[in-house]
Amino acid sequence: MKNLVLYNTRERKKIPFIALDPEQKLVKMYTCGPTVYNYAHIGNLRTYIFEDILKRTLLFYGFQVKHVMNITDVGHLTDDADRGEDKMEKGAFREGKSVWDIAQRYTDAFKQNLKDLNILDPNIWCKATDHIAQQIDLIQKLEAKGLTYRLEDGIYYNTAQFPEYKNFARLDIENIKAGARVEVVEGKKNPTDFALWKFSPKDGPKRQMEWESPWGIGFPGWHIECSAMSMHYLGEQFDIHCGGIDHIPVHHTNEIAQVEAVTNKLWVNFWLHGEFLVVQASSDKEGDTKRMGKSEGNFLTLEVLKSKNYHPLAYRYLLLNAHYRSQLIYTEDAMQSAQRGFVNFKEKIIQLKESIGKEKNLKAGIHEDYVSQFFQAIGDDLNTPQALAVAWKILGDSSLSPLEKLQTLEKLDEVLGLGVAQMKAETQEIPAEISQILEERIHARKEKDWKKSDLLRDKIKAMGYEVLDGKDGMKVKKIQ
RNA sequence: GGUGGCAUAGCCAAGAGGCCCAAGGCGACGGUUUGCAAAACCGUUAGUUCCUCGGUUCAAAUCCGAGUGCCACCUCCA
Repeated sequence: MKNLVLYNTRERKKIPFIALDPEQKLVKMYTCGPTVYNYAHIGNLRTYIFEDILKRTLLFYGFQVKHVMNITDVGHLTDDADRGEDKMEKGAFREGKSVWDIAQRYTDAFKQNLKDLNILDPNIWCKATDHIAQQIDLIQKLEAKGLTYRLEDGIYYNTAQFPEYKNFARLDIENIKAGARVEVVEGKKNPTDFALWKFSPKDGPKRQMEWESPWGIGFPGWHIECSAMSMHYLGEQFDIHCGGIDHIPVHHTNEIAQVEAVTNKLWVNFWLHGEFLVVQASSDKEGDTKRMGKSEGNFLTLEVLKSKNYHPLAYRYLLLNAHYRSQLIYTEDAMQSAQRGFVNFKEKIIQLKESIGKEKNLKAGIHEDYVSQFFQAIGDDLNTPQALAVAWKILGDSSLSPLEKLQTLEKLDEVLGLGVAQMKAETQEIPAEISQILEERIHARKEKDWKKSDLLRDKIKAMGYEVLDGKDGMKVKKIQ
């Protein structure tokens, strides 16, 4: 089988993937999950789809995957300088609900998104609030090593004590000092130091989420949960850790500092990061794009896409058409062309299924040559655009029987996740009025009254249905 | 200011030294079909060409240098 090569952020190059497990069977993978204080936007979802492709590829290669994803339901502050408001508490205030309700609501919404996008569920979901003990335990270990110090508002990690701190993100520590764009918390010893445990504020409203700790009542800092939970479920060393590209310089850097300073060994073998979805900032200026974000005012959710009649899997299809390490410019045009592409793909699959139903004794079997082409594409750092191209080539290859095509495509769909096996002609209710007009039209056509026939066709179209005249009569289809 | 990245057809987007006079999708155009359409099917669609200029090489979209434009991260956000 073709080697699986993945781009490892740790080394900044493509490296053949080898599982840590000596048996080469089990791959342990941790993916940073959402903070559930609002809906995920489609840019967030891009990362989860990339991770899903990665996981499905590993499965395709015959690995078993133990996949852990966290739900951050506590305690992130609104800026990186360990100041500002708590997003969860803020969201709760905004909606007049408890933080726990907010967390539940957006967790449910997130899981629905994953379902809509055919993203495989992780083996383990873990909530930050269910693992406070593990987080406190890890902070204590850091404390025992002399890596922490106390400030008025919390316990901080002294990054100067961990010389490898800058390595992962290739940070220029000197210039971070000079840059100082972040307002520094009073008393922090180094600009890169970060909070491990925050104390509940003495004044102001009581926090809804707070816990006892050896240092006082408060809540965990926002990097500690991933370190603590991933170790809890996957051990001190595991194979893969993923997230968005923005996690490299702060979040993942801090996670590494928290773990490797304690264990003194390499924590994660492969780090993979997904690039951003960016959106056109203004229609008249070419190349003027912005990341999608809550504060950019370009917040698009999957629900919005659905309300515009886009199929969630058409969004998946759009993403498959670009490599996960390139920025993808999201435009309405691109989304529409993805929708058409996906619908066309689906129609062709349905056609295949129909002809299989009609014809007997078709040649069966998975076409290994195409599968190997597919492996070559997907095994080269998840080249989904090329992998999709292979799928289209199969559809256009007249030397294959419909059954061979379908069986081969179903195999490839284990990775693509477009739902080939489930695709079927929508059995749609035709409204009675339309059936009536249809009857009229059949009559008109028998009498070769083309004028009337065309008129009725237009009428049906105006009602949102398309008339398809075929050899075996008339069909109508809802216009998508 | 620091760091990382991108520039390929009308649009989206692969390709990372010879398989490239450059994949695939969308669109457009032509044809078959049709009473006419639609749908379907077939075909065409980068015309020394891969932002510009220079270099390396027998050979460059692919490597190197310079320039131009753009994006992201370093600030809550994948």
